[in-house]
Amino acid sequence: MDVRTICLGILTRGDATGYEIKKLFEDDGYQHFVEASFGSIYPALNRLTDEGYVSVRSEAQEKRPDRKVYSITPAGRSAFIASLLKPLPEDRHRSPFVFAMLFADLLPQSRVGGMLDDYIAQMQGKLAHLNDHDTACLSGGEKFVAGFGRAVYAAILEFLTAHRAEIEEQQAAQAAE
Amino acid sequence: MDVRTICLGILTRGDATGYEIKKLFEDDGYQHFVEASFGSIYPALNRLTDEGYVSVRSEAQEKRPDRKVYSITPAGRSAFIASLLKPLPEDRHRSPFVFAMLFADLLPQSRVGGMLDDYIAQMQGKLAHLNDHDTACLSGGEKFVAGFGRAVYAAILEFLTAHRAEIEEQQAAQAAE
DNA sequence: TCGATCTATATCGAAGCTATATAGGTCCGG
DNA sequence: CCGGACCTATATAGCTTCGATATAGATCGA
Repeated sequence: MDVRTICLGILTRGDATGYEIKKLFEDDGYQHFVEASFGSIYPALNRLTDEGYVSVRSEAQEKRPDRKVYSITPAGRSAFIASLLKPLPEDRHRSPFVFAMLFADLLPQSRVGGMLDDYIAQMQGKLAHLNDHDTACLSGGEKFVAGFGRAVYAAILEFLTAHRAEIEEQQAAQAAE
Repeated sequence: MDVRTICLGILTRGDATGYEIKKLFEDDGYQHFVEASFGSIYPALNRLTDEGYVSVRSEAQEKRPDRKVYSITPAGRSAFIASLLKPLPEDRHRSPFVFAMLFADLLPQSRVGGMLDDYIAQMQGKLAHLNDHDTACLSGGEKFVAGFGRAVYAAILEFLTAHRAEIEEQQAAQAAE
């Protein structure tokens, strides 16, 4: 699931500029579980153009760089669907927080507490953001994905509030040894 | 949280070769939520050696490449702890499955069902793997992380079994339009 | 006994991310 | 009403990381 494929998918829902594609990851239905940086989106769009999977039109703007609006072509749409018919790559969840918890015994107790606080706040923020969005206007797939996200964040919050004491106490005990 | 930091962390728990570090991600307590490839581990260990954060000893083996066993130095231990005291990078969860679900309406119903089946099987496998491991022999941090993993996988499985019908039906309805 | 899988290191090319450059616009607070 | 922060918008250089591949003998099951 490379950045080119992700861009193609987003363009099946409508034309967009590189900038708009990036924003979609942050703001709307595509958030969580997919992401890409400008440094990969712009080259991806150029290459998709060369390959004939998308077309571009430049909209001149006064005193600003031209908006380059990308549209998916029929070939691009076919290629995207074909890529969804192949076996999907596995999920990758990389969590510095979880890794750090493995080393709680090396850290001052206050730092472990701080990490937990920060992470919990982060998860609450993501959950709130998902709930903010109007579920009424979402497509079937988007509703499903939003529900998936809610389930994951809620489970994490529940686990952390139920079990944070264990690691904080354990950690205090180990540090005292 | 780059590969160098991850390697340092693992070496705080004991000496290891590059190969063994990689195995730890697959088999044991470090699994899920962290990972690195050989292509990044070996260069990381070389650079850590140059920087004085780890030391190496070569154990000659008959008719095999030498085992290069890495040990963390006091400087390495300090650097690792310092990196845990700085703000942690955010989690990154990239899920081709979740992305694909956003486009269920473009796919044949059988494919959507197949994706769900595959993903559910994958999550069950990860959950089973976590439960296989003897929780008795784990450190406090490892127990906490294993519990975290179980909570996440269980929530995903629960959500998918409860809601898969929605997206499969919705998808069938849209395809029929 | 033959192929598959495991131990073990290593590198190359491709992919992706971070930080930065550019450049004007908007919006809010002081 | 001015300044700073943030937004739109594209783009690239450099570093990091990944995936695939090379090497090579050991072990183990069919």
